[in-house]
Amino acid sequence: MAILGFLRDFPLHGYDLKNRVASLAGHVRPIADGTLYPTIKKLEDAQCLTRRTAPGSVAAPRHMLEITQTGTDQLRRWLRDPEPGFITDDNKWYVLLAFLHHLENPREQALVLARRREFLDHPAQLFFDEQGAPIPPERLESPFRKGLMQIHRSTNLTEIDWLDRQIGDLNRRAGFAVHQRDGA
Amino acid sequence: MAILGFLRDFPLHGYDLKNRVASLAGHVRPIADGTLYPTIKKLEDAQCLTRRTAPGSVAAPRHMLEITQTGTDQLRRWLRDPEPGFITDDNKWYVLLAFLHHLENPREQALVLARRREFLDHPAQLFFDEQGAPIPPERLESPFRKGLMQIHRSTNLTEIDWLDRQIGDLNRRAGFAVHQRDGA
DNA sequence: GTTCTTTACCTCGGAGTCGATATATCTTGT
DNA sequence: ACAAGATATATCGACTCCGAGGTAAAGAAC
Repeated sequence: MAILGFLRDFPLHGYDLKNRVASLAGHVRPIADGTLYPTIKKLEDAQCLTRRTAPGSVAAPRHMLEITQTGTDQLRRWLRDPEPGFITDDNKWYVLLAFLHHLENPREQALVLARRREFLDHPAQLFFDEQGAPIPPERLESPFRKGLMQIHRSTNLTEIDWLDRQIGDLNRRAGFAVHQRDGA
Repeated sequence: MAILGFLRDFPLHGYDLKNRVASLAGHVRPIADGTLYPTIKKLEDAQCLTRRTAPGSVAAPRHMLEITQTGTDQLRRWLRDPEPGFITDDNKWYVLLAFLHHLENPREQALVLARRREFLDHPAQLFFDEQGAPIPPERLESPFRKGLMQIHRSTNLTEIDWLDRQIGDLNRRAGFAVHQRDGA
């Protein structure tokens, strides 16, 4: 998703792509050559991107990669109907968010944000005692577990706040677009 | 790490372990049977845990798992000197934090928190233009990317705040312990 | 009485990722 | 002239993890 997402902005070669993906998801976990290049080939075989050899501006020749219509469609499908992990796994969610603007319909964007919003509403119960009963933060003996739950709660509220504002904006824009189309 | 960490609290059987790991890391990504049971076997082979068959309280018989001294040592090694990913990947970091109290020396605990603190100090530069120059949040056209960076910044500050307080506490405790040992 | 669901454990194949390794090009320093 | 280092692409074996499937036991539903 990150490869197609970046290429949708403008054409890039593999090495550049590697650095950009590493900066985005990768300040978390850099992407390995052995992952990147086979994935590019896979996307090429699936006609999601085309390759043009160009002289390297600094050194060895580059393969400039460009996204195709097929690739754009694939990207939009991934964004419009993301797998569960992209909603629940923070790392994956942030990658999705970085490319959500490529899904051009505000209503569709709002729907994706709403899925995340709904997930964040379930406050995660992280720790249980021997009997399987949940332990509230104030009963936790470990200060690290206490902090973990505090941070988790605080960051969730921050994101929920942003999500609500954003969903509101998008729905207003979608509603306005409908009014215009209706001639209202 | 999560398996040994939970067993260090009290003995558990596989199924229970599965649910606890799923609640902790897994509200993010539940753990599959095909991952859990081979891993338990691997830890058993490495003498990190022992197994006792007990009648199931509800249905099929359980294998009660108990951590050994070898397992405790292994857990502490992982906690004391975590691989880079455990510092930089939020998911992994939260798992580590959930078991850091098993590392009993406050000075060692503080050192681990300091590694995370240092990582959070580098503000991640996420997006770049065609020329490779970093794009500041206010220049981003996508509201999602803007929000992404805002949330990222805000949650980092929350965690840094907690880390600083915690590291201070731990160092005071470590210092106090030294004074006591010195008879001061 | 038979099926369904939940609990509980286990294995195998496939997909994905990494780390090591190899190759080639161009610039810079010595 | 030569080596070193950054740029740039690619492959291969090893490892991890998941998902699908299978086994089994107990209680609940019909």
